[in-house]
Amino acid sequence: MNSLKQMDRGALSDALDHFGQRTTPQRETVFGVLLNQRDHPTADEVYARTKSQMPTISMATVYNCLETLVSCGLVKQVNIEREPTRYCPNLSPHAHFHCRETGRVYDVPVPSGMMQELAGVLPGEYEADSVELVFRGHLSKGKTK
Amino acid sequence: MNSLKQMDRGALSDALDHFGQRTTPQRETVFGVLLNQRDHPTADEVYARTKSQMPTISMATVYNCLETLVSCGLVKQVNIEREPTRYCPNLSPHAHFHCRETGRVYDVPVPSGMMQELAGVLPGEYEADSVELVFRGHLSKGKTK
DNA sequence: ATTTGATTTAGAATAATTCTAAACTATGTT
DNA sequence: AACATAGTTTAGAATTATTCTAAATCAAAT
Ligand SMILES: [Mn+2]
Ligand SMILES: [Mn+2]
Ligand SMILES: [Zn+2]
Ligand SMILES: [Zn+2]
Repeated sequence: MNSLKQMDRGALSDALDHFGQRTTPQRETVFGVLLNQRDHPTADEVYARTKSQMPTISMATVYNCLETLVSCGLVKQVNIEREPTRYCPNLSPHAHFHCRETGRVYDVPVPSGMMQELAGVLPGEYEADSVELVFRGHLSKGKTK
Repeated sequence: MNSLKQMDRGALSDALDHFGQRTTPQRETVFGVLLNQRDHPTADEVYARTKSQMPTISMATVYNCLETLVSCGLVKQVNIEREPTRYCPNLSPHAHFHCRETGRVYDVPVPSGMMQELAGVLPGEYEADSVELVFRGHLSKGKTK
């Protein structure tokens, strides 16, 4: 399975439209790859996955599409230390957990009350429009989910 | 003013000793640069500042010293988006605020209770040994501190 | 059909960081 | 003191994720 669900296809063209950008097969395929396997892939990984569905796509296009999706607000970049940028289509407020052992990155839902509280630690003159929360450690048990 | 205070010199050699590393003039100078101007400089900036006190130091040595200080736990790396790594000698629990307008990075103290609460959002199987919190936005007023 | 501008593409360029290998320095031993 | 050893510094090369460039392709509008 790989093609975009109707809902996601709609969200994609709405967002692209809104920023005066075209809906293209490359953008649809890259977006589908991100929605389909939500493991915070790097550009390289997105390239490999997209190429398996669309063998002619280039790395440059993957970077272009990812940048477009980010600038339209459909995808977030996740930077952890100096590692290659990862991409996350989860738009709900969440933190990331980076496992030192496997290198994998997991979404951790954050109650919106907590986000409020976080904003509260900022002195008055600081006006934040984004908050980024990253945990690092390891997962206990064989729980790899 | 630039030389290390006795307290800091002690902390430095203790930490280096503890990890079987030598106290060298380069390491002292780089550490002093970080303690002296706590604006989260990049390696380039640390290089420039250190060079003004020790004109023969090389970029490679600055990177080596910074890495040594980090591995001894005296300094933290601060990564924001894809920008060059910054270095922070503030060991108390704090968040960072990145001003989109000036590019500057500020320390924001975080009450330890808040850190507890943050750890609380993690499901049981996630064991975090570090938490990183970064705000992005802008500073109101001419308050450039 | 033609024009226009956006998009895709291959490959070159960039830039922060890491690596390499040689010179230098400090420390411990005879 | 001379020597051996291991750690450190250094210049420059290498690496690598990402961005840039310029040409080819595509799609909408006239
Ligand atoms: Mn990792
Ligand atoms: Mn910036
Ligand atoms: Zn995520
Ligand atoms: Zn800091």
